[in-house]
Amino acid sequence: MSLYENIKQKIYFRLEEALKKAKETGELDFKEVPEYVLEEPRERQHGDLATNLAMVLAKQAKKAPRDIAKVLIAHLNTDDTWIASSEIAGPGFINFRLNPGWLLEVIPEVMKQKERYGAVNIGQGEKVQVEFVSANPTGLLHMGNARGAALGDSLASLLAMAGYEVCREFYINDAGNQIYNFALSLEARYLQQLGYDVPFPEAGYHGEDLIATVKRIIDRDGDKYVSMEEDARRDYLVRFALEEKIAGIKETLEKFGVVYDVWFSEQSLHDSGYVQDTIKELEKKGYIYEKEGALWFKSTLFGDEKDEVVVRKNGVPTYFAADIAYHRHKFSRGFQRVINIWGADHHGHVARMKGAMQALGINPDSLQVILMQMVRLIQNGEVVRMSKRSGQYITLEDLIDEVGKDAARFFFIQRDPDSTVEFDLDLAKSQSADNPVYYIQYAHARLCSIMRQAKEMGYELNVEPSLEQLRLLTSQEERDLLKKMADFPGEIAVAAKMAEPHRIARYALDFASLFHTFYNSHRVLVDDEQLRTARLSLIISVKQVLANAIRILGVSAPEKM
RNA sequence: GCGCCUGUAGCUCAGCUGGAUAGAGCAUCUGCCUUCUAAGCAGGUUGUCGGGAGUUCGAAUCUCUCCAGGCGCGCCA
Repeated sequence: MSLYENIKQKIYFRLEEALKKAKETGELDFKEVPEYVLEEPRERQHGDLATNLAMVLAKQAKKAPRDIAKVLIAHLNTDDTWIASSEIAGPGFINFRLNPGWLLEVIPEVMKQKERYGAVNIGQGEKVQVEFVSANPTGLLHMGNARGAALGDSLASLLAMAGYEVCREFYINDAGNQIYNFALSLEARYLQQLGYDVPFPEAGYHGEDLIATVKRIIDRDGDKYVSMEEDARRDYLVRFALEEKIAGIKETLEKFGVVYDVWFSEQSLHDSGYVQDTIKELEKKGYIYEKEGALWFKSTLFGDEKDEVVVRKNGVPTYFAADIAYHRHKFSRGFQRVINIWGADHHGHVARMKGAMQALGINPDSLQVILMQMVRLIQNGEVVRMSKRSGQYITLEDLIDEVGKDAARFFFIQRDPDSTVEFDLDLAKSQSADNPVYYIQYAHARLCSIMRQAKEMGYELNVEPSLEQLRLLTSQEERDLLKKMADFPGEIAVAAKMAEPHRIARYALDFASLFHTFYNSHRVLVDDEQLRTARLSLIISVKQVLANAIRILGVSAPEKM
């Protein structure tokens, strides 16, 4: 438990004690203690911690909140809590001012835990899988995938920091109709490149990248597939293209700072018979019926708007069937919690997938789907429709090249998944130097610079500050930094619990700002050895905490800028 | 038509398990480099929190309704 949580815990306990005593003496009458909070007030003048306990109790106790507060304070034992003073404020808040000493403990704590500082254990080693991006391997990664990549990767890092055992997974849609279309498109491009006048399939993939792929096939194998039988030809072309596409996707994601633990093939589920087996399992449990020659899953039993086809009239299982099998497979691998990051356009899929899990006897709540809203790409002031089929899109590769990995990742992580984001590439390019990520990185570089100079001046960086030295950190700027560092584990806990990595982006930004303020008002490398040691220990800690936050965002922490 | 998401400063967005005076970046204006990185700091300007009604001691936050935008409602994925 973090220092901060420790203190809060104790005060909570003492508040409960005070309530009990007040009830015993008959000063307060209530049946049940309602939900109340003990939190840091927004306004500094309202103290370090505040509780609304007296206000939420007003109804039951039939007393004015301020009077209740008075009684509570009278009975509150503040020994050993760091509480320096308690006062009643506003409509009935109880504000506590803490003895500043508690904050000093944060520095030794950070120095001890180093890159682990901030880690909490709300996950308790639970196995959780985060599946994200899972883009079709028929084309290149686009802006929506970029958002998913940034979000999913940061969420995974965040959960790892919160005590979960995390697995990052990419589901490869290497089966089904789209692959057939892909094959037809490849075939047409192949023949066209070799001078044959063949039409391009209407539903084909128009991307330029397909032509490049086909050219490489020709470089390697020439026209040997022209005379081949249709099926075999398509099979060769697809196999070559898929391998190349997936390798490319992997490479691009790695450039974006995302490394997966597992790449899971949809085709493998068909090959192993797992899809069929899953359908049979559902059938056995009575959730499948036949209508108009197709097999349907009774998803309406689970709140879906209508039932869904799992096996087509032609005998081919649908994508949905494979996806059910895939999710069943996930849970069979021992994940207690499975998180999917999907685009909002897949939202209709959520209810039936959860329903399918329930039908299979899996707790649907252990599957969590995070929907992220669309990325609207703006160019020349107009919305550009992105589509793989039309071949018109800005790729993740373009984004990394033109905007930069750090700026791009931060742009996405900063935002709540629920908000539709507008991405104006021209603006992003011209403003990439204004991206707030540099503000954070600059703080880190400055911290490193101070430490470099301290070293040059022959100062010890392995400081172990004494309490007397730490007590010299009395300025508002120093206290704000200490406070923010003490908050970090709590921020991790909340962000992980809510699966909201964008909170960490906000934290890093606020923290960097506090540091810049400090930097401009105090010098670290002063002549006074005592103060210098104290401040050095402070900035060593600040750098550590900042680096820990940045690491979760998947952004680099440069030593120089 | 039904379902989900969104509407907060000129722009891009935080804040939304209700809390005391609604925030940040960009833009704009004024100061600050003989001292550890000015990619920085300090300060000024900027709001019918889409409209309305309700619940509450208290609403940007919860409920209802209306308006506007996005997405979905395939034997596509």
